[in-house]
Amino acid sequence: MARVDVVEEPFLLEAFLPYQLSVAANRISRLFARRYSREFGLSIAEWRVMAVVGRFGAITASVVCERTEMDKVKVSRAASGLLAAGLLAQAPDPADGRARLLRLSPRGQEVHRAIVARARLLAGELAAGMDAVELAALQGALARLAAHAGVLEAADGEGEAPAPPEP
Amino acid sequence: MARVDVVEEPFLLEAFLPYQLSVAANRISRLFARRYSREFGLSIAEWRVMAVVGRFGAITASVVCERTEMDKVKVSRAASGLLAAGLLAQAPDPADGRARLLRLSPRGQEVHRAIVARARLLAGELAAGMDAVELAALQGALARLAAHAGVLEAADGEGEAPAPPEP
DNA sequence: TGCCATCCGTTGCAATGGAAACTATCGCCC
DNA sequence: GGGCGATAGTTTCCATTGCAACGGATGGCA
Repeated sequence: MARVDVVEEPFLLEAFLPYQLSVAANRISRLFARRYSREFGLSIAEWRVMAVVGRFGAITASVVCERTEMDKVKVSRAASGLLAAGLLAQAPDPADGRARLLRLSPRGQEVHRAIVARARLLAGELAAGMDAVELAALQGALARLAAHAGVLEAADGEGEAPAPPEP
Repeated sequence: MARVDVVEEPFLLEAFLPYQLSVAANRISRLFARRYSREFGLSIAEWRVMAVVGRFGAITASVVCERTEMDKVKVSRAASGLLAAGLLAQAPDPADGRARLLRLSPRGQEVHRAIVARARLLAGELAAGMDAVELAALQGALARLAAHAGVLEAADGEGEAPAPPEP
């Protein structure tokens, strides 16, 4: 009789989801970074801060962190760049002396409008050749993946510090 | 009569495809990097090199670049790390004096098997809660996005040097 | 009230990543 | 067959990134 094939099939890197995701995200990110840097002189981090400040009005850096999924250091640096460029203004937070409220300056508002328009255009370009259903499915899948990865990551990190000794 | 709403709806960062993609990819990449670093002491770049060398046998660094979508500097560093760790071996390429052929060392082969098994497990974990159809749709969409972004990027870069003057 | 754990945001530092320069080799065309 | 542009891979340099430590401020609780 023929030998049953115990031969495992080769591992295809290009069919491995984390790899595919990384390649797609990197390419799009690069494309995106190039355009925004060329047209507005903004980095992606700065761009994201503009987007959430434009949407939520006066908010603190820590809220920006939550809404952009960025680290506080990154937000801090992006904000100081935008302040220097005159696109943001900051004011002390009456409710908390440690915090500062960020908002768009008048020029920032103009730039924000342009930025959003450009983003919509880019999103359209990317989605070209995808119908609405497919796009929604993709976005849903990405959201679930991100959430799932978040859970796995948290579960992973948990066991790392094996019960710190009582002080 | 009621004012027609010219009010454009706010820009939702969390519904913007490049952002979603970036968040999902970053989380998964971090998760992945942590596990491989902990279990095998490998970076993602090293991991990718192991994967393609394991699959294709003796290949040159430049081919590894193509198959991993990584820059040659990154491949060079990953390869030297793996050589130092004794997971790869290199031999001069008889067909080209500049190139070196990379292949797995005996220990590299063992590690490769473990790595692949682990990757399959992780892929399964990530895909949990997604049926085969959905997964295939996601992968297809990612592939098309990556390809599309590649085209846009190339088209973008093109116009940058506006026809260099003849020398 | 006075103290302490906690939190906001910035800064310093080490690791990472990519662009460009460099060395060695190739292959082609004259 | 000799020279020259192109290619393989490494090294060098600088920008970006993230972690950890910090100074300033808060709020709850004794």
